[in-house]
Amino acid sequence: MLQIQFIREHTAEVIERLKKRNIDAETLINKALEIDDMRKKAQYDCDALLAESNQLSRTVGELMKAGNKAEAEAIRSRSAALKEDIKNLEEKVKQLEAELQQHLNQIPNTPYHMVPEGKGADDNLEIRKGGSIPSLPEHALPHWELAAKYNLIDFELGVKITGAGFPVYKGKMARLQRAMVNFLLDQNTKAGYTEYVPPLVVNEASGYGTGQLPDKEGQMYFIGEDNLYLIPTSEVPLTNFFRDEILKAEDLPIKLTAFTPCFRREAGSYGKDVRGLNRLHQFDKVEIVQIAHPDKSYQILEEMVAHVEGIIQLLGLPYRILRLCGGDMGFASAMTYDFEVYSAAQNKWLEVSSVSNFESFQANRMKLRFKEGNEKPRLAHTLNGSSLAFPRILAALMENNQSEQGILLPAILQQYAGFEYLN
RNA sequence: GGUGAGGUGGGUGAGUGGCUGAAACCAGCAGUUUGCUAAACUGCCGUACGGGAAACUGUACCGGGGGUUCGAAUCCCCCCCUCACCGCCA
Repeated sequence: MLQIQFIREHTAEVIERLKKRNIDAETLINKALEIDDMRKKAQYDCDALLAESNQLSRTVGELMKAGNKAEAEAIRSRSAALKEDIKNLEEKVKQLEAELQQHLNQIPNTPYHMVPEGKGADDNLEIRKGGSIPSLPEHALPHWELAAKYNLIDFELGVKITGAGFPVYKGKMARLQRAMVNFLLDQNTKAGYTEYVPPLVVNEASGYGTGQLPDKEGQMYFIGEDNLYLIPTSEVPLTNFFRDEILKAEDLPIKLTAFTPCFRREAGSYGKDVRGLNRLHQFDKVEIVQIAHPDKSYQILEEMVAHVEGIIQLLGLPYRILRLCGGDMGFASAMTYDFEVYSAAQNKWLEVSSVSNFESFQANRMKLRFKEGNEKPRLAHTLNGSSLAFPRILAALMENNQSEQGILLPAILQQYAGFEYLN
């Protein structure tokens, strides 16, 4: 959520930045300011009445103590008469505050100046490419056929016990994933991230803090009985560690990493996009999160991108890095880089990581602040990225590295897995 | 799930109707003293939303919501959470 105070002080800039999202920013922002003006007016009136009431009450106390009962009675009834007006005004203030909040919840984050203009995925800006796309033989198989051929993944079994989008990994594939967890967490720990094992379900306040709630309820599995949500990414618990906290400036940046399964309902997905491992309801992911000083967050974003890139290079996969355009960015992000790896048998790029700077958008929702010496608390910046999401990495590895003997693992994963080929 | 105790500022912890936005101590900040370190002393030190050029000032907040009262951290009701013991259980 954007800060109303910031909107008020930088109206033109906010509108200009929001235009990249191809929305009617002017109307949205002016409406917010309009509601806020009414809110301020109502609060001012309300405060004045409350001040008067407080003053009268104090007088009553003094008169009572002095034994001047008659006068105390008179003032008491005057004070009582104020009550109705106060109640009405308080209600009005509350209502306007709620209205403002609701309106602000609809305004997405302001894109950073480096974010390219554009409407959709075709307008994303390719920053760089790496690795080389293998030329596969004629009979090369897509990963779901390789999975069947080598008995690595049982999609039907998942359907039987749960439903579509919940694959069962078997044998060497299961062991490979265990190896991936260790490999990825080791990489992150080496880069200074502290490892955590967070809860896989979160409460409503956490869902709101990182921006999944309200409006995106439909994306998360919800346990109604206990009012809890299955996490769609460990970004949610990790970032919410710091909800309602005031950190010390010298403690920044805070760097965290975690491996967790992720749960997504993916309502509305269909067709070849969901084939095999391309899109699942449950998948594993290692995440990195940073809580940063506002002056450093963009430098940190680049560092995170370089870190993820290094990991993909270790895996030897052909990749490209895209800077998302305004029309393709998530609601809460100010700038996002997507990493895609090329899956050579499907002939398509698969998104395996998304690294974003949310600036103070999430921090404002969760009141995540920091303090520098005796200065007033300021909102921190939050960033996160996948390093990495497993299924599409596996899909690309399988397709790109297929051979007569089976699927050859990259050297680094051989060390962790203890075998050379998936076969 | 049952019973009991409790939730106060960064921390510990006083406070049972007006003199309390909140004692005291610790931590933190600024200064004095000091050869250095340490110690001592003095002052400052919650958050949010308003008004004001500023000095300053209004209001709200003692887990959350509602109520009683001229007046609530303090009394009443509901909810949430924590702790202890019991029960159940990987």
